[in-house]
Amino acid sequence: MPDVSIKEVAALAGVSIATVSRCINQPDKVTERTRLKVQEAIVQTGYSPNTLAQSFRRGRTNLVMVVLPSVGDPFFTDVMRGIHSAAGAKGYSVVIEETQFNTLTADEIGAMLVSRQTDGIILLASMSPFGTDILSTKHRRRLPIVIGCETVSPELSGFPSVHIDNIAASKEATNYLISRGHKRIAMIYGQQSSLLTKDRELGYRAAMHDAGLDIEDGWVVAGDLSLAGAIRATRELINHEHSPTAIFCANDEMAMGCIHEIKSVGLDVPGDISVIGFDNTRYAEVVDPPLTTISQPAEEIGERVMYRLCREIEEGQTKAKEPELVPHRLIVRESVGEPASSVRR
Amino acid sequence: MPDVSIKEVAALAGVSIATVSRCINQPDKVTERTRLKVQEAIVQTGYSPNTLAQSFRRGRTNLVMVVLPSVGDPFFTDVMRGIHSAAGAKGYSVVIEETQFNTLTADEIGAMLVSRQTDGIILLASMSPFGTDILSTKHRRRLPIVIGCETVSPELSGFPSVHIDNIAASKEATNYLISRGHKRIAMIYGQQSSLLTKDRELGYRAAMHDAGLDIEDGWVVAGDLSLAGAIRATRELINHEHSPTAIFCANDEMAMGCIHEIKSVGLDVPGDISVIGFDNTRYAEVVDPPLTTISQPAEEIGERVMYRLCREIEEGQTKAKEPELVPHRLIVRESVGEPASSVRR
DNA sequence: ACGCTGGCTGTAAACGTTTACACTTTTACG
DNA sequence: CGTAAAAGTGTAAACGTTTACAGCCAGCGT
Repeated sequence: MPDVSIKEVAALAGVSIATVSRCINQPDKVTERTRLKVQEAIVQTGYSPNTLAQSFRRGRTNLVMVVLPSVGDPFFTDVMRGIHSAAGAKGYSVVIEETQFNTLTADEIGAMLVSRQTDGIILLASMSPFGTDILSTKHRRRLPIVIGCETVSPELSGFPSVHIDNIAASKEATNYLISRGHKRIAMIYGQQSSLLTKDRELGYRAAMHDAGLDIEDGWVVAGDLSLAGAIRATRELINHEHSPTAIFCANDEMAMGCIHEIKSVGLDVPGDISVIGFDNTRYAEVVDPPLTTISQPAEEIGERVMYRLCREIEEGQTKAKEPELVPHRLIVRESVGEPASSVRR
Repeated sequence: MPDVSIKEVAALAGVSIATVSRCINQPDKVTERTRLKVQEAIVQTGYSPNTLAQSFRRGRTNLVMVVLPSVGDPFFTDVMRGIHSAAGAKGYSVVIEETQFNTLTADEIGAMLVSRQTDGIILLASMSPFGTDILSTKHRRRLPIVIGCETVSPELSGFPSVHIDNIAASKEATNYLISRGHKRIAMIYGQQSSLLTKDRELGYRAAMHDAGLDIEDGWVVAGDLSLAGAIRATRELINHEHSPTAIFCANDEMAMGCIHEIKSVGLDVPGDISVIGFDNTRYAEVVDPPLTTISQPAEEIGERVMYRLCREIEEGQTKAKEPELVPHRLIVRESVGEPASSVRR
């Protein structure tokens, strides 16, 4: 019995297909007696509704798309876990698009939306060209979009978002380094295009400025949010003529690369150089030395972003556009110490 | 212009909807002149085909489901990257289901299949109950399923698969430890249910047996493939009355937890205890000490598994059922040394 | 007993495609 | 130039649901 449709069920139960449909979708509109009859016929035939037909008819796929920079990053993994669990609870499935490696263009995403392949989109990666593009395109339909983690760029400001206060958090991280006596503090940020890491850089610069500390040329370097990028960046910092005593990395992944590189040139963390990360991934406490970092409630962000998207999908464009802010927290472990140079000099 | 269907295009171009459809799907069946007219109308109207209707009509979603134990594991991340890239090339999207955390039952997967939500399934997690269930269920349709990484359980032996020779690889890892002089070698494997880790255990036992070495009670312990599980397992091993001089971990994630735990009780790796991992994830060379491990071509596995699934979907049940074996390789780094005890004793 | 209400149920249309088939036009060839 | 074949196009059915609408029947009030 390869393909059993609603018709077979109806025939077997001796009712019309409409009644079968109602038994499934609005059981209260149907007599107890017929309901049972139909129920019986359903198990008899092994029927299960053709989701394709349902989606088509209802105009909904129950599929949402998540766009993120890198599925490999353990932070996003945690966010995804939150998204998944919320999605499961609401009956959605999730498809993932990664921007970093396959070159997924704004057009492709737009096409996906416009062809109604998914009911909504979660952006965990800010893509500046994307924002404007979507809005200006003539395919302008109501696009349920929610932004997570990322700070919202001006062009996307119409969309709801869930994230921490990246500027404040970075300030806090930097201030912690300052409070431990560091004065020569460098930063490894992510991609140029990412507003998120832009904000983290902003926070760092603000903290340095407020403390009256200088940021030398070459102390702020891009690390790509990846291990390899961080290793490259760290090498530059170590070779800098005024090398820093502390490095603020825009995520834990890069902090891991950074620590590795520092150690591999024979220096000590935090003895020679202190390192602070961002995200508090599960590796943070397993690294040697355990990583001082900023913790984001990744899973919670994922859940809230997904629930927000559900509201957007189900209730239509909602009014409240202010970003939902979630709390961050400084986690002190052992990768930050007093600067050696303060003794040396 | 919120919703433009093929009808509007047809009207504007002054042709029938069938012609429009043909212009899109079989351009060669259509005059150059009409093709251009229609093309023009398409951009005029901003039309794009309704994927839902297409899926419905064609009975295909161009969606495949990947079932894996943990999205967080960097090894699976690499496999996923391979899957994604192959999927992209073949016009498929990917939805992920994680077994470890949300309790996705065999029934749910079966339901998903039977309701034609996806065109096929890639199993990166062996689920013994699942296999039988799918096969015995009355919803028995042709299920395009391909198994990756995992060794294939007897019930699933009808399905194609792509993986390394886990037994041989584990033997190799164990033999390497033996060749470095270790005699007291323990193993941390994954879940009970996983055949994959079962095979790795088998390889380990075989190597030990072949070398005439004993495996004491309590030397083979489950670590759940996670950091936390490995930490627990390592603690047990360290406290064992005859604690091992080397530990073979069934994946790198656990090796990281293992090394962390060893160091945190004040012992040295590899000075006091050697550790060998499995998978060669990107963290392996960044860990301190850099991890000796078995490398699997994760991305290649992902690609091949996906291409295999495409064949399964497009050509129907294919004949060749023999597993595709891909090569593994021992990567020697610094987490394995000579046993200290051989000196001490 | 009759009509009315209200609750169930059935009929049929609709969703946007694709595609078999029939029809028309063009092309090729004798 | 006429015919046959080929190529292009249109018509309409089909995919499996959901749902507006109409019809039916039981039970109720009069």
